[in-house]
Amino acid sequence: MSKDPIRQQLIQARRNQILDAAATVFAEKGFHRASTKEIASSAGISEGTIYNYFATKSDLLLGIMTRLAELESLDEELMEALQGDVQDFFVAVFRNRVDGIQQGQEMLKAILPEVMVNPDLSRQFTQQFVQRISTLLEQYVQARIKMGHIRPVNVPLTVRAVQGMFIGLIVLRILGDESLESGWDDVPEVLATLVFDGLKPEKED
Amino acid sequence: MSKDPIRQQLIQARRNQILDAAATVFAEKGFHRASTKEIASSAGISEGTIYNYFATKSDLLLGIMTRLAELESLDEELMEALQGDVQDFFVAVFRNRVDGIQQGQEMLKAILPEVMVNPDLSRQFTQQFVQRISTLLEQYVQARIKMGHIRPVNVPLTVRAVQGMFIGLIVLRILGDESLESGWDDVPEVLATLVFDGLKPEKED
Amino acid sequence: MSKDPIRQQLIQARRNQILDAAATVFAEKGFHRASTKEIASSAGISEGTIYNYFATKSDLLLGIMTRLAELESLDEELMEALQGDVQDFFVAVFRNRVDGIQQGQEMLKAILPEVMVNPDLSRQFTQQFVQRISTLLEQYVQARIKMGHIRPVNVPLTVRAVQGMFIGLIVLRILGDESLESGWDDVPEVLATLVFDGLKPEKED
Amino acid sequence: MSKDPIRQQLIQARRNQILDAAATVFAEKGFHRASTKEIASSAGISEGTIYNYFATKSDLLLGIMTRLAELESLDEELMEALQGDVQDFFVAVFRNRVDGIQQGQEMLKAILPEVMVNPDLSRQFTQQFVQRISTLLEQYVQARIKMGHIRPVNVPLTVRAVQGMFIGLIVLRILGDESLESGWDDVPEVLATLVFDGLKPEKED
DNA sequence: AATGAATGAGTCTTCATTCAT
DNA sequence: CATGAATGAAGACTCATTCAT
Repeated sequence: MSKDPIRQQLIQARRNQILDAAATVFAEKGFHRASTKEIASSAGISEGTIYNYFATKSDLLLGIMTRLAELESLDEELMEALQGDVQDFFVAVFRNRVDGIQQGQEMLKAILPEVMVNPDLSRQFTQQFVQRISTLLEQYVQARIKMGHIRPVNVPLTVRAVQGMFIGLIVLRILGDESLESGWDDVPEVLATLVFDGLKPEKED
Repeated sequence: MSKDPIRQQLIQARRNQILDAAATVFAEKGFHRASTKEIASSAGISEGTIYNYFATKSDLLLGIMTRLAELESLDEELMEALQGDVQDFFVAVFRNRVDGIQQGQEMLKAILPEVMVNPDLSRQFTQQFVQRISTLLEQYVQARIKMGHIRPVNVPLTVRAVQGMFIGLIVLRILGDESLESGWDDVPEVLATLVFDGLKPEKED
Repeated sequence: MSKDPIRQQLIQARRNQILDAAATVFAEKGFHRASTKEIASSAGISEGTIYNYFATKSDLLLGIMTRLAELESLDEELMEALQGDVQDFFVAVFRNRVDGIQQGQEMLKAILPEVMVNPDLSRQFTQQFVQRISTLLEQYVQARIKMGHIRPVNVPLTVRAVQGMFIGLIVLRILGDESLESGWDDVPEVLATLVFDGLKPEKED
Repeated sequence: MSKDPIRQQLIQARRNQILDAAATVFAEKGFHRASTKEIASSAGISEGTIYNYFATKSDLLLGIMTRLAELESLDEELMEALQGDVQDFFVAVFRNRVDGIQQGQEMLKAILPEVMVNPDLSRQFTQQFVQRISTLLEQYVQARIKMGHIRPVNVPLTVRAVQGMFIGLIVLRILGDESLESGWDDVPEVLATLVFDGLKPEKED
């Protein structure tokens, strides 16, 4: 009755312990093939305990997603890059994303397939991940176009293309693409150059 | 006695009827939440009949994938574009892909989530869809670099980035992105310009 | 309309063809694990045809049993032995049974397990196989006791014991007993001696 | 925390409760016609609970067999009879078997038909029931022959004949033979006399 | 008479969820 | 709070049987 703060911490710890186990098992077998029994034993607890912390198996996915969103510290690191050179900004964005993905890939593998199929998760995922970033990027691109640092382009579609590139690369990694596996560290620069310079050869004379 | 050819046709028709229904239901509810009973009733047949044409529920996914691959006529239309201007080629590729996706999106929504989670399907999907195109593109880009029509770049990663862009855009559409929904027709040009010209402003003086 | 006799023969031939296939498949997999589809293909006909000759799958078992009973020619050969020496009679009985079993073992394997579990078949089997012989034997033993050729014994139980010995030996063979497999030809004499002379050593002085 | 031993007992009790129900239903309808649903309701539990204690329906048969084997206390009681008079030994063996059968008949009815058809069970059954006893009997008969208490005979076949007699009598009882039903109590003596003395009349002069 | 596609009831088995201890 | 036994609804798949051709 009196230990509110400590209790809260314990609860959080237990929730995280469960979510870690769930993410691992989901990533390994997919949402549906993962049984609560396996999640429980992977977390070293009993099945019943899961239901003391989460109302339903689906809530585990929600929990994973929420934690993933909190883990996303896009803003802090990037806000400063907003001011500098455009190409540097893109490298920074891409590197930030690529690193984040590195971390969160297992979780993404755990949730993405189910997100694509479950409207509730769909909406939440879009809001927490896609829109937050697309808004930021759209504003950035818009501003830089005005400043003449970026060519005039269809801003929403261009931003979607860039975001899509990430999501697609994650999917390709999940599918086991070997070129990506081996060259993952070079991805940020390659993408930044591709997006900023394009494939067109330098016109010099 | 006279039915071999006719029978074959009937069998194909029935198979397609079943796969159509399966694709619809899978797209709607995902692979696991789709019950064979629902697929059957959506196809207007009985559950048992499904199993006269497919050994397992998973084979329905495989069948959908195979049919999708056959539907892919990438080659014919594009082979001619291989010769022309680079930017035109990209527009052609993108338009071809975007159109194909338009058609196959429902099927992709049906299979992609499960593909990401099932190693067998993963392999097959990669072979039938990803690798066929990546090989083609890598060769093209390589050749054009030699000809000076494309800047020297990390070919495999660049090609993955372009492919990833498509897959990612499909995923975003599946997630219900509205900018993509409304602007879908402009996607090919936007992508082609992005990839070929980059975001860098024209340097003119 | 006019070909009654020929038609009858064709029907009999087809029925036998089906029963042969059924007996084979039943013996191999047991009644329940044998599917009508497999029986049909093993007979080289279609599933539907089976049902032109037999109303139900169970009727195949009945058909096999009936045919087996007809095949039993116990009487003819043995009737003559009825008159001779007792020990010779037993050898004759046993040899007759052992030979019959040799032939019919596959069919017995096909039907016995199901017979034990299905009351209808049980009754029919008992009547056709067990009782016909037990009656014969009981009369014989009874008569010979009166003649002083056989010790006074509990006739019904003794006859059951002898019959049981056969059934049990078949079961043991079906279970794969190797001693029986290899020594099968000696069984008639061993049994006759056992039953007639017993294990008690000859009292001689 | 204190429940390991108690829990083990509860588990055993539940397992036995399930096996009892399964044996009853198997004996009544045979293995295949018995549904897990019926077994469950006959045990007064839910279908799912069965699978908390047995992995598959077949394991129920195995469980029944194992329990039956444990129930077999052949050895203890008989070991003493090994020393005494031969005819007494046979009476003891037969009585022991007949009593055991009385108890286990329902279980035998449950498993025997399926055992005859399933190679895995076949092997296990042979090892647990047939071979253990045949080995014992062969050694006994062999020894007694040397001592002159038993006539020289083909030991393996003779032993099989005796064992077969039992199995066959069980089968006949399962088939509903009435002479056996009513005279069951006399069976041991009749068998012992038959096997030891034979049918041959005493030669006296 | 023969076919074999269609049927759909029935089966075993899984698993998220509950609740008494 | 933790446990894990019990639940029972739901699902994929099988197969004897029917019937239009």
